[in-house]
Amino acid sequence: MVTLKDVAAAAGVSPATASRALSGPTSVATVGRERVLRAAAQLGYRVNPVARALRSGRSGHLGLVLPDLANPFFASIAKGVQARARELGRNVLVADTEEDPLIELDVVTQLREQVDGVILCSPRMPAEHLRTEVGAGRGVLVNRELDGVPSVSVDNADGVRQALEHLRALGHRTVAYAGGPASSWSDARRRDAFGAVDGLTVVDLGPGRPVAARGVAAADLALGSSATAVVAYNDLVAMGVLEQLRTRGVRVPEQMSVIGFDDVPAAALVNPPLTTVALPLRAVGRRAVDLMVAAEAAIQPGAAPAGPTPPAREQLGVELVVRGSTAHASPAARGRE
Amino acid sequence: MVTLKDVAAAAGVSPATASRALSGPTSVATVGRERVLRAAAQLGYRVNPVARALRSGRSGHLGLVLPDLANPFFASIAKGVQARARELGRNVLVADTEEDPLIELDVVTQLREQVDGVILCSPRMPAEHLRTEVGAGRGVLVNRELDGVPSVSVDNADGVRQALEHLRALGHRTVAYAGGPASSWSDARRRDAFGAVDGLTVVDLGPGRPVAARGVAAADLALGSSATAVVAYNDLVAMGVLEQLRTRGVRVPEQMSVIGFDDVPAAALVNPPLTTVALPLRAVGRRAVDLMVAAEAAIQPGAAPAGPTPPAREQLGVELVVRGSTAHASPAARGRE
DNA sequence: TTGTACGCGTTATCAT
DNA sequence: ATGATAACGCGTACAA
Repeated sequence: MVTLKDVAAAAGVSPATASRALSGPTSVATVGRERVLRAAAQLGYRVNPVARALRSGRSGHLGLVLPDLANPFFASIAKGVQARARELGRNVLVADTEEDPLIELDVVTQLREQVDGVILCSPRMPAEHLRTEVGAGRGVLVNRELDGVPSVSVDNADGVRQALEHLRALGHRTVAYAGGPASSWSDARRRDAFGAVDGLTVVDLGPGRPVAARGVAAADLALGSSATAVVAYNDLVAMGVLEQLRTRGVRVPEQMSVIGFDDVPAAALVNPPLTTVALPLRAVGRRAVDLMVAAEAAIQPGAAPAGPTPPAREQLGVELVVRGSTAHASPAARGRE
Repeated sequence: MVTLKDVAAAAGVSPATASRALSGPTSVATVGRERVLRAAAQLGYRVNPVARALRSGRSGHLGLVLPDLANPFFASIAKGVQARARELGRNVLVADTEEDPLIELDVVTQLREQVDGVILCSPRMPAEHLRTEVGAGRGVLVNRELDGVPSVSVDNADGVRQALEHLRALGHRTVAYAGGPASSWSDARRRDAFGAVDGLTVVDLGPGRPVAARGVAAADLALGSSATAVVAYNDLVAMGVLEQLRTRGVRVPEQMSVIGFDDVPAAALVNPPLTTVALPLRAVGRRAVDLMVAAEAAIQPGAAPAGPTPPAREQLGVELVVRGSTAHASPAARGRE
C-alpha cells in the first residue's frame, strides 16, 4: 500500500504539502504541485478514505433509508440517488426497513454515524424522532415535509388535479378514491386535493395497504357505489382493481375507468395498459442527493450565520400518462347497476 | 461525542482495559468489565467505526454491485443481501452499473477499497478482470461461476427441466425458447439444459435483450414456427410475448402456452397469470452474504494453510409455479397454422 | 490482569 | 508557500 508519505518522499516535499497538492485548491506552488501529482500517478497512490474520514470527520458516504427495495417505487428513487451520487464521486449506504417504523428508527440511528448525511424515503416515524435524527443538516426527507428539514417530494395535489380533470373531460361525474396507508404523508396530500375539486362527486373508499389485494377489495366497493371511475393510491392497487373488475365481468375502460399513481414499469404491461400519474422518481432521488450535499456545505464554512438559508423544500412536477384504462363515461356504465 | 477514553475515565480504568472489556472475549477481570459496561451504557458510548476501521483495516462494510436496481430481479437479491447484512450488523454499499460492463469495472475497482468484500451480481465483465478484481477472498459472485471464486447461483438446468417436464405432461411436443443476452451466464446454462431433453423439439428463437419488447418480437417468431409453447428468458420477456399474442388474437393458454423465469411480483398480476420458474432470489442474496463473511474469516486467522477450503460454489433450488398461462396442447393450436 | 505507548494514514494548526 | 507536529479514536505489543 502506497501512502501519502511515500508520495511526499518521492516528490521531495513534506506530507503536508503533498496533502494540500492532492486535496484541495489551497495555496500550493504550481511547480511543487506538479511534482506531487506526477509522483502520485507514478506510484499509483490512492488516498485512504478511512484515514481521511477519521481525521476530517467526513466519510464521503451518503445513507439511503427506504421502506422496501423490492418496491419499484423506491427502487426508482434509489436508482436516481445512485446515479447522482456516482456522478459526485460519493458512495451510498443503503438500508431497507421492511416497512417497519421501529427498524427505521434503529437503522437511521445506526447509519447516521457512518455517513455524512442520510436521505430518508417516505419515513414512517413520528415527527419528533425525525427532527432529532436528521435535523441540523444531517438529512433530507423524501415524500414527507417537515419544518426545518430539507425535503423533496412530488406535487401530489397537482397529480390528483390532472387525474380528475382528465376524468371530468371524459364525462365522469362520480369518482371513487382507493386511498393508501393512513400513515402516508403523500396520501394525506392527495386526500386534501380530492376535496378541492368541484363538479365531481368523490366516493372515499377509505385507507388501505398499498398492495394489489387492497385493490381487489376496493373494486367491489367501487362497484357498489355510483362511481364510473376509480383512482388508486398507486399502480399496484390499480392493478388489483383491474384484476377484480375483470373477474366480475366489468369491462375496462368501457364500463369503468381506472387511474393509478407512480407509473411503475409494469403499468404499461397490464391489460388494458394503465392510465397513471407518472412521478419523476429518478429525478426525486437525484435532487435529494443535491440537497444533501448542499446541506453539508452549509454546515461546514462560516457561511452567513445571520441569515442561514431556510431548508429547501422542493416539489417536483408530475404528469398524467393516458393509456388504455380510461375512456368516456358511457351510458352502459351508468346502466350497470 | 463520547469516546472510549471517556468511558475508561468514568470506569476508573485505562483505555486499553476498557477496549478489551468491550471488544472481545479477552482476559478482563469480571468486576472491572462490569464497571466498564455500565459506564459505557451510562454515557451512551458507541464505538467509532471509522477509527476502528483505520486501526484494523476492516470497515465492516459489504459492497453490492448489480446491473440495475430498478429490475425486480436484482432488487430482490439486494433485499436478501440487506436483510442478512443487517442481521450480522453490517452495512451495505450498493452500486448500480446501469448494465454497462465499463461502469461495472470502474465501480468495482473503486468500491473494493471501501469495503471488506464485494458481492457481484450477474457480472458482465470478462473472466480475467473478474478474477483480479474479486479474487483471493475479496468477493462473491452471484449468477456466475468461476474457478477460485466463491459463488451462489440458481439451478438453471433444473428450472428448464421442470418447465419442459410440465409442458410435456400437457402434451406439448414442440417448444420455443426466447433466450436472453448472449453474454448472460445464466442463459448459457439454460441453453445447455434445453439441449439435454428428449421427446421434445426445441425451436431456438435466438438471443435478445431481457425486456418486454424482445418478447413481442419473439411471439411473432414463435407463431411462425410449429411450437405450441414458449419458454422465455425471464418474466419481462414472457409478458411481452403475452402482450403480442393478445394483439395477434392468439388465446393463452388455449392456443399457446407461455412460461417465464424469475417469478417477479408482476407475474401474478398479468392476464393470464404467468406460469413461471420461481427463483429463490432473497435466499440467493442471503447466502451471498454468508459466503462473503466466511471468505473474510478464512483470510484472517492462521487457518490450515495446507488445505484451504476450496471456494464454495452453491446452487439453490428453483420451483415451477403453475398459474394460468399454460394448458394442454389443443388440436385448435395445431390447426392454427 | 492491567497500564503505557505507539501507530494506522490523513489533515489541521502553527510556526517559519 | 511550506514544514514540523499534533491529533482524530481505537487496538495491541510490550512491559509491569
